[in-house]
Amino acid sequence: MKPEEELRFLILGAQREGNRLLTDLLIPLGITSSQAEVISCLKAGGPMSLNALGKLLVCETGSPSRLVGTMVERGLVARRENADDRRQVELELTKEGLRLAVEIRQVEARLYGWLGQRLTPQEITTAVCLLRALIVGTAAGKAIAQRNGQLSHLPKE
Amino acid sequence: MKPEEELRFLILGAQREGNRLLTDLLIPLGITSSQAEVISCLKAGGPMSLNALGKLLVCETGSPSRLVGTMVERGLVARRENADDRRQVELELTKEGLRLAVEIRQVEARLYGWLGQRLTPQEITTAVCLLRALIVGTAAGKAIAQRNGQLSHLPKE
DNA sequence: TGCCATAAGATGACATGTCATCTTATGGAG
DNA sequence: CTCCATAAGATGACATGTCATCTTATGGCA
Repeated sequence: MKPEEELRFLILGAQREGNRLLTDLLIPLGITSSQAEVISCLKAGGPMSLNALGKLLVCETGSPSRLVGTMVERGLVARRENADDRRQVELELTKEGLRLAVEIRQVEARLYGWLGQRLTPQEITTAVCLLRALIVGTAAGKAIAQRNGQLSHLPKE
Repeated sequence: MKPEEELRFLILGAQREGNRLLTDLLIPLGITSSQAEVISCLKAGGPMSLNALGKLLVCETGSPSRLVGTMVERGLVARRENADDRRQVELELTKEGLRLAVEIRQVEARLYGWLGQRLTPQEITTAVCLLRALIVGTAAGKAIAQRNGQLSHLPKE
């Protein structure tokens, strides 16, 4: 198998295995991994429009209408009209959503522990550099870069 | 952002971006990336049961019944009873499936070219080693290992 | 002021990953 | 030989990624 081919499948496999693990860890919370990502984004970035959320999610292309829709149904997110621009909706975590945000942090810590058992800190750094080079300039790359900088100079859109 | 967290999102992002690219490249062929993977597996490993195919696909957990089902509907794969064990179905590429297998090879070459533009051969090797360490022992890891060895000592199940 | 290109979302359609459940076939224990 | 645990698939249910399309709201331009 060509190295490029193996890398392609390893990336697919790593994503799948990681997601399965995360899914399992989230079962007690009753949410999916995608829902957890939405909650984390809203927790970190505060209320924002669906459009802005979509740019933070590594999933997107197309707005996450339906994903957010099921979360509104379940009382995790509140959807409210933006008075300044009635095309937009403002999304905000409910109390239940905020509560889950705390538990999600703990689940993520366990996921990172799993990662840390398999790779040394040095190896993780190396892998980060390589994968950054791989997706630099793409939508996913921008989403991650934006989330990286988010702590310092809060959401821009 | 913690390095582990960034790595997690980079893996997700790399998978998504790569899949989007592959999806685009496959549009002229009228198939999805999952369908292309099935065709590649059947081309490389010859006729096999649904169960065996599932172990080669990096996607699995649960047999790819439905995925293969749509491919049978479209005349890409033939499904036929196994006389020795009537629980099993034997899957085989149709002529159309075989024709597509050739085109898929070319599409994959373009995908690997994309990869090669972003990472040097040395970097690809490094990334392969790191990701291998990450998923060793998992179902996905085994699927990839089996596909790697497939060329030398053909399918075992 | 009125019209239109464009943006933000919602929604329907399709394929698939994942899980639970159901059917049928096998193969071994008794 | 009979019964049952187990294996292989099929299928229904649910959530989501992705695309196309539709509605509504904005904002700029004639």
